[in-house]
Amino acid sequence: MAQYSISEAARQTSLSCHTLRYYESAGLMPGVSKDASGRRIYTDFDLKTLKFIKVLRETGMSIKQIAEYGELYLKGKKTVRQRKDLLESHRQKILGRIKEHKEYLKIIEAKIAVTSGK
Amino acid sequence: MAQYSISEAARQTSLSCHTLRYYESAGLMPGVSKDASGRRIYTDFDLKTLKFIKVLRETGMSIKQIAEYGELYLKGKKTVRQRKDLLESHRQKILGRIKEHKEYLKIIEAKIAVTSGK
DNA sequence: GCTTGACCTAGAGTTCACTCTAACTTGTAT
DNA sequence: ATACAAGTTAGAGTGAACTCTAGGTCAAGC
Repeated sequence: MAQYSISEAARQTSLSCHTLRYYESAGLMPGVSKDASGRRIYTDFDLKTLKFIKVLRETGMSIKQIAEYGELYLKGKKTVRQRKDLLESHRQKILGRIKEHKEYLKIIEAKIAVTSGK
Repeated sequence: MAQYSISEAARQTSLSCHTLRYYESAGLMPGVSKDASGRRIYTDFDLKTLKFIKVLRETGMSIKQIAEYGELYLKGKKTVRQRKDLLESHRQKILGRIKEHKEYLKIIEAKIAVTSGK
């Protein structure tokens, strides 16, 4: 199983080293291991997790909520239902936001039309 | 032409009085007039403007950019082109964001599917 | 004439999500 | 041995967009 330094993980996720440490301190990445001299070691699984965290962030989930999701994950199988519900409700939010944005688009397009016409 | 107090304007736009004053101080609403004793008077046009500002905000345009748009507006007809371009580029951003969000949705839906299966 | 409520300004405080700094340690190259 | 690059921590700083506070004004009702 491949291992990556923090800067390599940063490169592969397009996050900064600062942000990776911040995410860890905020409880988003509870399971990152360290080598003998205290340096972080990222696994392929960690990178996948980070990429998923990025998706959640870019769709507007807060750090706090992602941390809650992480905690549920650590509690194991018995939280599967809760995690699924959490993702499902986030999915609904995204769907709602897409719908909203399509409506806003129409308003902006109408304004563009009026503006051109002037 | 109807006139509205700040609290009435707040009610109609679902913004707070604080936010209305803040928007004004940030240069988003350069033309709000005041009565003899210094109180703000909002016109129907002002309310329309505020509602459009809300659309821009909720689609992620920054306060700074909206202020720029407002300044262009104050400069009159000669800035029509610039304003149209600004809105058009914002439109492109929204379209991009909708597209992105649809991709993220797929990733989240895949995760939901895996989570259920466990 | 005095209280009440809605308004005013200037400026301080809050929250979020980073982002950076300072001071220190460690492993590798010369 | 020594310099250097890359890592570590704790904690401070940043920028955006509000949100609130303090202290004051003003018109209307009792």
